[in-house]
Amino acid sequence: MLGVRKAWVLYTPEINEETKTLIEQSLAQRRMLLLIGKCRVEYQGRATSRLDAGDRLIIVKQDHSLLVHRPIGHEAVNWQLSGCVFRVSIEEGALVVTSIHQRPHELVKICFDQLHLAVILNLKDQAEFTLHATEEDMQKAILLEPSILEDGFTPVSYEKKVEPGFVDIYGVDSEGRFAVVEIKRKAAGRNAVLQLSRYVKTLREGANREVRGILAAPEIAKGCQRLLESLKLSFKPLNPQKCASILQRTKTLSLTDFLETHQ
Amino acid sequence: MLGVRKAWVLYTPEINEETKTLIEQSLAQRRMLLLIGKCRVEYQGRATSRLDAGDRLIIVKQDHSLLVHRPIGHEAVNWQLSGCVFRVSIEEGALVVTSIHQRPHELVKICFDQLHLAVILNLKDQAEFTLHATEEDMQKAILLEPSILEDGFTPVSYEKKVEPGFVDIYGVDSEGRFAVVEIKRKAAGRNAVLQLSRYVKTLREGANREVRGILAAPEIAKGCQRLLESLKLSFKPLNPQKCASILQRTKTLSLTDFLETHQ
DNA sequence: TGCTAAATCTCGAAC
DNA sequence: GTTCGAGGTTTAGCA
Repeated sequence: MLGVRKAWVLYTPEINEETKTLIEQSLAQRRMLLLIGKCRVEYQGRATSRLDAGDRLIIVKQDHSLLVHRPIGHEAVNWQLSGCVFRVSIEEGALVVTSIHQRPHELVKICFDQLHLAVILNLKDQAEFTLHATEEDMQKAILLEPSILEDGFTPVSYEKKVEPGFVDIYGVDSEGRFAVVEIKRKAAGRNAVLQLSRYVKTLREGANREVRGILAAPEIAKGCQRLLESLKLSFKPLNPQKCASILQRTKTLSLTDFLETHQ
Repeated sequence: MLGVRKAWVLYTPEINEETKTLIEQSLAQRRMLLLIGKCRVEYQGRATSRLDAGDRLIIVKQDHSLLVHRPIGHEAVNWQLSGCVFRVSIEEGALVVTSIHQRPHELVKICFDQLHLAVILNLKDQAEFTLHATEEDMQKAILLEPSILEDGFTPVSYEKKVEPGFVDIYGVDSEGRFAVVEIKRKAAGRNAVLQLSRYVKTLREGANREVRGILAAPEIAKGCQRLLESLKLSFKPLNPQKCASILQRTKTLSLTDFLETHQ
């Protein structure tokens, strides 16, 4: 019944059977649905929350995820993950939208005392999203160009299982010593140092020979410099943006450029 | 110039000076602004991202935070924290909304090739939000009713500084032994066990006497039971929802009830 | 202001 | 399915 338009708008819709049916239809047809109005919100699931009456924006997406947004604050005050089942009803003059999610079992109940606006959207979006300068980019950059970590460093493997987890990069330094590399895209704190230390300890005991630990991060938290030194670990300043630019350069290099750089 | 209505709607607005001016005014007046249309999005800041053309919902809130939502996926694909400065312009027939944030310095640029809908909202929401069954609720419940942890347990202090952090609760058990309690609201993993172990170690060395470690959580991860036992730590199953109900009960108790319960 | 830990964290990958 | 760690994490609480 709804045509090919991108958006249908109901301005100050009454809370009645007609409005209820339209909302039910837009949910059944997997449209994106915006409801703006004065409402109360309850949540029960992993935790429990309550929010008294106020004006909010409610978003139901095509994957049946739910967002409740207040006029301020960048995060949603209540939400529901993809795959909800919705029930719409009218109770004591209020339009009630209930969303139920399984695994984890959670319920969000929204009671609208007033509806200011209802919008039904038919959006198309197939584009791909790309993100750069992540910790994974830093890891790739070191593997592609190990000299940014240390002259003479040669990666041997990465994501290697070492109790109590996985080391980011594992290799050999210019003097033939084993070296474990822990990468952080932000300032490395106490936990990063302790984690690296645990890896070094495990590998030392396993290999029964010297193993270096190298922490690669933009900076190291002030109090942790001493801890790092006392544990005989190294620190190498490394910026995620610089790593991203190395990947970009490598990606855009022609074959000739590549051969020149690596001859 | 905009009156007291809750919502103004521009249906398929043209990309021209008039639309640009209206958007600029709604930003200047700190309205909540929704823009729905076909757009491209770029982000530069702590990382870098790119998203090609597609239909999206853009939200600018009254605190000048920004959200870019795709038709599916519960999380925003791009966002900007509260306190942005916006610039609106028309470039090569596209409406360009640029948001700039300081500290961290970040930029989100949205280029609309088409606008399906623009909504300007004047929302009022003063209600308070309450959340229950958090880790803090669990801590409070144990302090109020220590027997849920262990018969005869007596809390001495909480949030006590013990390297390398703060212990959740610190007390004495029925046999007079010191006990450190580590609380987790979800299944406790290896890290929780290791952290508790570090606290116990520090306190043992400091006090030079026996110190027990008690891990209170809904459950313990499978592989960690052995680790817990080898470190001679205890585990007490404890549910956040149950703790919340204890707090609720305590809160709603009359003075008479309280005296009866604690006589 | 800076740091630390929790979160209805979410998400993805690996086992 | 479970577990584990990254994230433009964000946010709240303190030193």
